[in-house]
Amino acid sequence: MSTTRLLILGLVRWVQPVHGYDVRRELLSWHADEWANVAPGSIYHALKKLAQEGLLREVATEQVGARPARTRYEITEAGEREFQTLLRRYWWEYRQPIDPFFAAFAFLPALGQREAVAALRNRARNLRGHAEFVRTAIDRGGFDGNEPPHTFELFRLMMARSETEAQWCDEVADLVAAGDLPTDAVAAAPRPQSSNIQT
Amino acid sequence: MSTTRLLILGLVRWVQPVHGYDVRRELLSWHADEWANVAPGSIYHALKKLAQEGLLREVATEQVGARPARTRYEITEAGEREFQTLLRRYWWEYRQPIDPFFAAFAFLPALGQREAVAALRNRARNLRGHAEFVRTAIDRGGFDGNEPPHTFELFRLMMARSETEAQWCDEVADLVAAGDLPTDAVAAAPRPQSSNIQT
DNA sequence: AGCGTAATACTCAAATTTGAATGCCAGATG
DNA sequence: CATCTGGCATTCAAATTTGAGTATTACGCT
Repeated sequence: MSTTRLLILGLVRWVQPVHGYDVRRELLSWHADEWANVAPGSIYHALKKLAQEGLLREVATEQVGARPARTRYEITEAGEREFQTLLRRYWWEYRQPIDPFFAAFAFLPALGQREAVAALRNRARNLRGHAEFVRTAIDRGGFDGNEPPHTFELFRLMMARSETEAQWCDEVADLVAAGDLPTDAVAAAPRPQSSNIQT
Repeated sequence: MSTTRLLILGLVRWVQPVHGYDVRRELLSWHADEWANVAPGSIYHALKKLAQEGLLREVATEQVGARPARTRYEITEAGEREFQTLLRRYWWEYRQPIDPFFAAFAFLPALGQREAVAALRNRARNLRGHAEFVRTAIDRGGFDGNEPPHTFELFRLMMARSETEAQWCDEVADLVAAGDLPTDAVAAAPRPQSSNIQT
């Protein structure tokens, strides 16, 4: 299930009463656009949906000049309960994130050996660059300094992941360079019958 | 953008002519349900959409008894070009995957210290368990043996990630246990003004 | 032969997500 | 003081995703 519900519910709870734009501002300041669905539409949709379900309450709608009116929300009793439930679900259940690179890698054989090696090395560079960027940002006390300390741990996790993955990329690049993995497939091979779907 | 397009296009290209159910079968055999959107509806939708865009072509519709007719698809010239484009995009562009746990962790302060530590340790266990499961499955030559070798590298990546993340969980659990990270927040603190949104 | 379970194959309404588009206001620039 | 840029605040149609639902056949078991 979607992460957006938890994010919006939790954020409203945290900074209430808030309106959509502020929610988005806050989420972007968390760099949440890199790891969650925070397109404007998603936020406004979630806000309305949650209100409609009685988990949020419209508190006020202000208007400045002729700009679109802002609707501020706050969390309700029911919302608080739902938040606790969702929070626990995501803390206790493990689900692998959806990673677009997996899909790409599955089609390694469709790529040329040269390009595969180059792309993997490039990816390793990107990943290390990303890690380095996060590291220096942390070290130099970037991030305006208002962030609660657990935010840094989140960044540390990103760094650790990036480094692990970078190393994997280099190892696989070596394998591909050595010709140990299939590349340059021209035509499709006949595939064996795959196994069944279990309900 | 969605990974499903690439996955379906590539799979049809690989095993054509195929029908939806087979595509799903194959994807599940790759355990793709763990890292991509492969609900039945997604697959049939993508198939129809791609056909409508002229990237796939309906090749035949067979019928066995009174069961729903199967429509087999194959890739077109245009589809092949699109596949190459998408493949390259995903190989060369780095995008962080969307991870539901990040959202959960962002609300660490809303959790009790006790529970946070327990959940983190539990997550570490889960992650190590997952890694171990994959490892033994590989070692014992699980996975029916028809998988191309690069599939194993994908599993190795999953393992490496799981281990990295498990270690992080333990470290953070220690920090939380030591009281170095905020937990048990009761009320919301007033937040400072966050920065602006750049277009 | 009859029964239950599982596999086959897809549909559809509902929910979610995207991101371009809209339009206003404030401050800087020339 | 006219214009341009960029921040504010949301809407909306279109695209995607979900997953339960439908209905048929194959297979093993008693």
